[in-house]
Amino acid sequence: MFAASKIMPVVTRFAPSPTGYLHIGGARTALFSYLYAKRHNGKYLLRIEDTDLERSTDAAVKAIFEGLDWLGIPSDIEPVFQTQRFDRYKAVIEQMLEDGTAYHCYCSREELDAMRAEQQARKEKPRYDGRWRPESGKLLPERPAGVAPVVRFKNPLQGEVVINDLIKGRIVFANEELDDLIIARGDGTPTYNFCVVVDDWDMGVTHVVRGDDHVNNTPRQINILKALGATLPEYAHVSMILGGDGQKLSKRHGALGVMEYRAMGFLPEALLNYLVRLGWSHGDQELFTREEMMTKFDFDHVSASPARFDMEKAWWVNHQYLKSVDPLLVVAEFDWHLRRIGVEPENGPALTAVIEQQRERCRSLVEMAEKSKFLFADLDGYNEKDAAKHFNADSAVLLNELRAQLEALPEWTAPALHVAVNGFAEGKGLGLGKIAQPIRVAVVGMAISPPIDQTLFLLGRNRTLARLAAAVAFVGQ
RNA sequence: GCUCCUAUCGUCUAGAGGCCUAGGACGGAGCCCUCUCAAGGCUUAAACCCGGGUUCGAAUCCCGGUAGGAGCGCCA
Repeated sequence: MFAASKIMPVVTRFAPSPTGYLHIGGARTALFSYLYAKRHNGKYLLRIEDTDLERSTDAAVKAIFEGLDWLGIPSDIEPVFQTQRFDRYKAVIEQMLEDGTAYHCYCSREELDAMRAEQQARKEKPRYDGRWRPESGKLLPERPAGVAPVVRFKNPLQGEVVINDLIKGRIVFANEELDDLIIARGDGTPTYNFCVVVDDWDMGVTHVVRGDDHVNNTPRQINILKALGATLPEYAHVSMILGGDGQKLSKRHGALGVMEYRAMGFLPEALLNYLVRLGWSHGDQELFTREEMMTKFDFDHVSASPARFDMEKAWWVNHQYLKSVDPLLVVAEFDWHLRRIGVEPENGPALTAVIEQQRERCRSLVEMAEKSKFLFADLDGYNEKDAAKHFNADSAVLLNELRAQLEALPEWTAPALHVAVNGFAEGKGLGLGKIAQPIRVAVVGMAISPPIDQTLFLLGRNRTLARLAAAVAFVGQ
């Protein structure tokens, strides 16, 4: 068995149900599955678990694809949809009925509810009591007329199921704890635990990576797999991600779709890096390229306990990426954010140049877009505090004088501007700050920007001169 | 209630019985640098849930508490 799992190529899958967007926990599960497969030269597959016709939506399917696509976690095959495999499930169920590993149960929902209520009143774990389970010599109840029966799996009564979880270690369940779960509804449609088993089997999945809320389903699934005569996969149950406050994430409480992290200004690679380190570690290393993740990721170093999502650290990781990645790789996202705040990227300097100047001082692309807006569009006015501090009669004179000098500058380059502005300050016997800050407010609208020579260079001659003039006029009023 | 899981600085974590005077990172505090904001450099505070064992020796192994969490659907 060990030998078999060693030679068999690794196949993992991510199997979300399309009832909402791709959330952060799902993204991490997908990432772990993907990385593990890549690490072992295996395949990573995507499967959409849409058997709940009531809750599944096309919009959610699209949102999941979009999220995975933005993050860059591609499936090695066309995604599988469970709703397209109903014939297969039906055939397996028929076979099980024939083999006697499954049986019809005619209990009504009311009957089941009453059973559960009684058990809970007796402080027992609620479970199906097996009244329709055929046993040799047992007399089954009379079939009620007009009831479409469900199909239940005949779970073993004795013994135990042992899981050697790659993350949590050995977990043992007694079969006595497990009841006969429904594998097909009254209308004949299959249920989740059954579909998962058949799909993983058919798709040749060797490693099941999923949230640890599925741990309790695993022994039932293993029993079905055994009844089917299938090879058992390995399991890796990943703990959940909590909100920054330690509370469970939910739609009402801080759960965000992956695309919202894009809107907040994350780079996909950075989000991936933060996510991979949330639970997994490789010594003291914090930053990993995609290639490093793919060669180093393993389940031995995945923590079994839940982790909080720390926005501050996520921003730090994002900043590290912004600072170090080739600006060319940031352009597309930056462009997207600029347009999002109504800025036309064509109306200004090359985005790579802007990125190079701004990335040191921006943790997010939203911040970068906002701080760079002045390079592409007219000023909305001056920041009041900054204007009050740096605009006065003296600085207006200086700005006016400087404007004339810059107008005469033969070459509009950063080094030339550096010499011009520094020389101007020196000539006046002033520290650079005395002149740089008023310039900033005049051309940026506030007292924050990249180094003044770079700022003016990026802004260009025309805009710089016009804004200096406008500032002088503004102070004159 | 029953079953299962988890437990190292505020947070993410290193740690596979002696290398631990418990390391790194984020965040915090302080200092330096500085045309702003940053970035960078240096310094600093901060943790093994509790109690029993096992052992010459336990953050690490075992047991028991405690606390958190998950599951117990004709949902996935």
